[in-house]
Amino acid sequence: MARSPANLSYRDIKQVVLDRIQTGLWSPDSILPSEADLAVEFSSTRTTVNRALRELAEEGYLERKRKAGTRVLKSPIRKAQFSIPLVRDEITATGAAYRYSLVDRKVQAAPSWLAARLDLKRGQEVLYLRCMHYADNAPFQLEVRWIVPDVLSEVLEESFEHSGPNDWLVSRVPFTNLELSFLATKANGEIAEFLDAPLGDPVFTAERITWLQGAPVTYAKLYFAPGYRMTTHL
Amino acid sequence: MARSPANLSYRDIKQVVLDRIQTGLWSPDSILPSEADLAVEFSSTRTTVNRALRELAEEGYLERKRKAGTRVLKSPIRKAQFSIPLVRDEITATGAAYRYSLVDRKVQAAPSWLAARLDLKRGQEVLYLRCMHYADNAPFQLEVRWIVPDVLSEVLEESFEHSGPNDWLVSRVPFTNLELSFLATKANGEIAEFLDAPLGDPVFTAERITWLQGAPVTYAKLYFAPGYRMTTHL
DNA sequence: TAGTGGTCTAGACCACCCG
DNA sequence: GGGTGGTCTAGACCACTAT
Repeated sequence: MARSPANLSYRDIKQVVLDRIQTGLWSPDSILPSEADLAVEFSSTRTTVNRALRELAEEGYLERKRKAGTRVLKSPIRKAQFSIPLVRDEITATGAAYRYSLVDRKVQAAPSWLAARLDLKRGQEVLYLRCMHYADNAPFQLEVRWIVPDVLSEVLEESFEHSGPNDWLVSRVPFTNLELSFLATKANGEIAEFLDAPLGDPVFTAERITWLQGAPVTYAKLYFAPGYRMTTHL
Repeated sequence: MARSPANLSYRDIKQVVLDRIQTGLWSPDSILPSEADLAVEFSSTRTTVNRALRELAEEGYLERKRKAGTRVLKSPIRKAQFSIPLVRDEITATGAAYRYSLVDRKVQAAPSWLAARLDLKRGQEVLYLRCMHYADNAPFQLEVRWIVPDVLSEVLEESFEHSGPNDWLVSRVPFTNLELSFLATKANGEIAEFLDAPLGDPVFTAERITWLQGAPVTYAKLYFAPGYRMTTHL
């Protein structure tokens, strides 16, 4: 049999369903026809309809329950996705030249606040690093990072003179768990100097903690130069 | 035939594959066996293996290309997902009592910066709102919002005395497009007063623009009380 | 051009849970 | 209890692209 041109893919079905939601034909809180019915309407199979509806549910448009059926959500629980790119990529993506510089590097006992935060043993040795990332030679980000060498003893042999710990880590550590926060902090003397920002000015800051199978790997604080915004479209 | 306990679901397969990645058995940049081979190994079908790998790819662990095969990504492009909850939900979720208060409400010609940003006609009338959200009577968020009544003429009849525009909007407008930014701003006099923050202190700020099928619907700026952080786990 | 993933079909059994 | 979604199977054709 010739493939009729009306043969709908799961993408097509997604689009049709989305249109019906967005034009209000299927209004918030209403129940969609069952997969079986839709399969008939679209001359498709339940498997294909299922994939379309499942993805729309993942994207936050629908809620699905056995027996109860598929319901249009009132407020799409749309999820903002931030890709957490490597600084280098973030900079070169804008066409600017990326430059890295190591500021500080030492092995020290974990400060007590860090030990508490990461659940480290008292006196646990950690690698402390400060680095600067520049975009076209303008300050872009100050990175302050502690690395726990427990799982990663090789890290102590890295100088990080010429490339940042981020690059090194991501290609080596398949982290299993991540906590990421965004906040606004006040530029203290050092931060202000490194970022070339007025003292006391607001600085957009990211805090990142990474674990590998339950064991803390690294804690990083990223201070962005004035004017930075983290943006997403969806 | 009895279901053998070794019968693997796509979830099981995901977990096994993830383990092999995280233990380094399949290291970054390496190529996985083909779906067909894996189906044999797991005594499953290609369809099921496909779903497992497809989801791992969506989650940022793998990259898949026809003919090239499935490759383990060096740096998991893990996506941070922020759910953009309604303020009310965010507050009540902590167990605190939510209180809303309308500060300002007027219809005005769109300020020129807003007109430019949203691509409005010159002199286009918009609804301007300022509201406060409190958690246990402590300032939580100052919301400054403009709504374009083009698509939503009913909005002009809403007083927003007792509930915020956010609630009203989400249950009415199936927005098609959203731009969300996070930044750090400096508390000016008004913001400082409303949020009970020291003048000049950093304020974590979200900016949100929403469109409905290409037409701008609303622009909002959300100023959070000092100490706020936006956190995600993955 | 051959191998790999992308997708669809047709059918089946099952788990859940609303009425 | 029965309807709905969740998932698996077995097989097929197709689209892309590395080599």
